[in-house]
Amino acid sequence: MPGTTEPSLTIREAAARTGITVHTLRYYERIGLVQPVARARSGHRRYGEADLRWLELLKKLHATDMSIRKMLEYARLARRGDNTVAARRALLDSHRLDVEAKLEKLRSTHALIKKKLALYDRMLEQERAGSKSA
Amino acid sequence: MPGTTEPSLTIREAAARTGITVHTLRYYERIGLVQPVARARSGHRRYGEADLRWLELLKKLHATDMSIRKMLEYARLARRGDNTVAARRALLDSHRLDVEAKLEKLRSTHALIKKKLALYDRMLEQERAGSKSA
DNA sequence: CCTTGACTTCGAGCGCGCTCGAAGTCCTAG
DNA sequence: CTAGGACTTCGAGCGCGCTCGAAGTCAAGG
Repeated sequence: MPGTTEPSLTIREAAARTGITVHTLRYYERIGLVQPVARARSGHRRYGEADLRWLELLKKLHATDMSIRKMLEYARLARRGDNTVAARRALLDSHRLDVEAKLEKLRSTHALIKKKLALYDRMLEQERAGSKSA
Repeated sequence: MPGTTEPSLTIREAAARTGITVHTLRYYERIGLVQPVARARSGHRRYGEADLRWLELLKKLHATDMSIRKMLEYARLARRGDNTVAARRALLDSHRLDVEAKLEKLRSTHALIKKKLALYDRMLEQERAGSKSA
């Protein structure tokens, strides 16, 4: 298999490469977000390329503020294979709507903050003017 | 005092007007986000106009995703009076930076999701093409 | 053989922002 | 006088997403 390697990275190394802590890597496996990782004879985890790719995907989904619950659903579909592509697309699309709603809210939030800041600036300006004339 | 009324609203009424639950109103008072509200002789809370205005402000800050911790700080400054305007402005401005960072992250997130969706669409297109030729 | 240290599992704890339940008080209506 | 209902306090619980600690196992080095 070209482009594939035996699972060989320790959990520390996988953590270093993905930027996910070892605690969180175990946690993700525990809750089923990651399929059981290969083990050395010692019982220690060994991460391979496929694991890293999956973790990178999770990182991206997580970076989009997708909840663990949704990621679990996504993982479940991904494991069930290619005939779930439409379902995965639907999941992602519903997530897109969530993100767009958040964006909209955050934008109005931002406008509100800027308005309030301008208000403060006017108050401070008046203070300065007051102290000058006093 | 024009524009001012005796505190007269029950906690239920205050909740109805602000859209904050009675549980949360008591919680906010408990943690010091709201100053102790006036009481009827029965010991029941009575909310006045000033309370409602403060709650509306809190709602706005909260709507901007400001943490309770920061809102507490803000409340502390507000209670200390007008010579804290600059400090409040600074607090709000630091919050603005937080919000802008979130916005930026969410925007790139959104772009990422759209890219992934497009990828799924191409996969589904191929699937359709495959089944047509099969 | 013994120590070191990286790993293992399991369950508990944490920080946030509520949310709820129990038990008690007070007012009003019948 | 009694029942109902709206309120009170206090402390516990919850859902999320980790984060940590304890106790045990295993491989390598001195």
